[in-house]
Amino acid sequence: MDAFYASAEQAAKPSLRGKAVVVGGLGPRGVVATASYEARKFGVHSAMPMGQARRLAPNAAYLVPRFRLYREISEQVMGLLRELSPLVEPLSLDEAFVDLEAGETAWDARSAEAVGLRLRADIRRVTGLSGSVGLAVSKMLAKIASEEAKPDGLLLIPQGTERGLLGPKSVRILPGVGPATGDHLRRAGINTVAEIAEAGEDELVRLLGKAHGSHLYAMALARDERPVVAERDSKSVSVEDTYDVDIHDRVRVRTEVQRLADRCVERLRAAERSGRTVVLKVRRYDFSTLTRSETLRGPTDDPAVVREAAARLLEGVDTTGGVRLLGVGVSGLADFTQEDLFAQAAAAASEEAAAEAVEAEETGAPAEEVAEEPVERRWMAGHDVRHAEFGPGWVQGSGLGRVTVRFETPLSERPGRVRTFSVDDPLLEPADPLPLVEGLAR
DNA sequence: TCTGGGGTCCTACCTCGG
DNA sequence: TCTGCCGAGGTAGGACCC
Repeated sequence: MDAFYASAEQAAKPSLRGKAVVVGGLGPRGVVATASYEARKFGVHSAMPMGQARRLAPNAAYLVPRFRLYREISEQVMGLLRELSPLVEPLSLDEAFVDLEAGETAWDARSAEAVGLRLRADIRRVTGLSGSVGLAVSKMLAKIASEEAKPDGLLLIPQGTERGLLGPKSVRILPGVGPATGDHLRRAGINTVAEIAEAGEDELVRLLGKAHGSHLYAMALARDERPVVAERDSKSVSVEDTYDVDIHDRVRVRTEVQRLADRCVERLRAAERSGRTVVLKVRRYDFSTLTRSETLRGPTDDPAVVREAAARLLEGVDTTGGVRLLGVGVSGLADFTQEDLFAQAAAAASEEAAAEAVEAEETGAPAEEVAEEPVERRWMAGHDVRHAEFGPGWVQGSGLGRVTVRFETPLSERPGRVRTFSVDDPLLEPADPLPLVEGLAR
């Protein structure tokens, strides 16, 4: 999908179509998740600090991500892909590999191109959004083709032309070559894919290590035999929070770690998994990041066990000077728990914890908000609302006790009117996202 | 300018047991 | 009994991806 989050927001909000839209964290330490192509013209791109984006594109619309909406659209698109083949490998919400041969929907370049064209039309019909298609004989090449096809295009790399096409391009075009590897190669005088091939496998392994070196050399020769894998079990579950202001108080740090451990276990349980290794992540005031981990005797999904392990790990970490980020994760995932293997000794305790998790889930609020009294309703930029008198709209901004709403829906033909309310206006309520396309209920 | 969140994979180093 | 080798598993950190 092209500039996925930003495109979804433009489809949902007619007044933003054709405008610069930036989706990401809006706090003082937020970064850009996705920028619309209009915003990219100003130099805004993913992973850029929000402050910098605002300086480059002060008139853009800045919105927080709405993952529920994106997940729904993603499911629609993945459904279309599964009609083409049983072998669909999602990479993220907006990207997937499809083995067309396995689905017997394409057998040569011509049939593949026809499938690609039809798919793009179907995606537009069902979601109202544009997607790009890359067609090639391997995953690596298909990915490169789809990147080159963006936005709103289709590119087929004919068999036999791969090396000629890749050769003159920058090493950065190869998946797995980021800033660090790119720099490393540049210092060794290697700037293009052809130069990787010329350098030879031994030199690549010497520069980058066995696995990375061999893999990169193979890719430079356009060799990639990796199959499309439909079902892939996740290997870890983690949650982390970056704080607007560094935390110095050790007691508060402990509390936050406990909170994160609970949230992590909630996610673990929702996935019906358990885990054996608990990982604590701490990013300090100077951005130095360290992790500490502890492997238990068996997998667990008991919040108390994960909380205690995380607390033990924290005791070994110096947080004087302040922390900007804390995280808790669990890896070594399994489908059963250590507790299952023994008698029901801890049954009462874990049932209680499960009840708590369900309660938190039912309120739809993060754990931290469950425990506290509601103070003031928060209106997040970009979120859908409904006003008893004016109908459906979305939050354009809020602050100083006021919230500004634009009243329009995905199907509005013209940008809607803007009105401002008090943040505690009883006629204003949060609302679910509306369908982006007419007649297609989600 | 000042750097998110949720993942995966790889490497280096250490310890332990055979 | 001591020493070295080797593999497995644990731990920490780094790079990368979307």
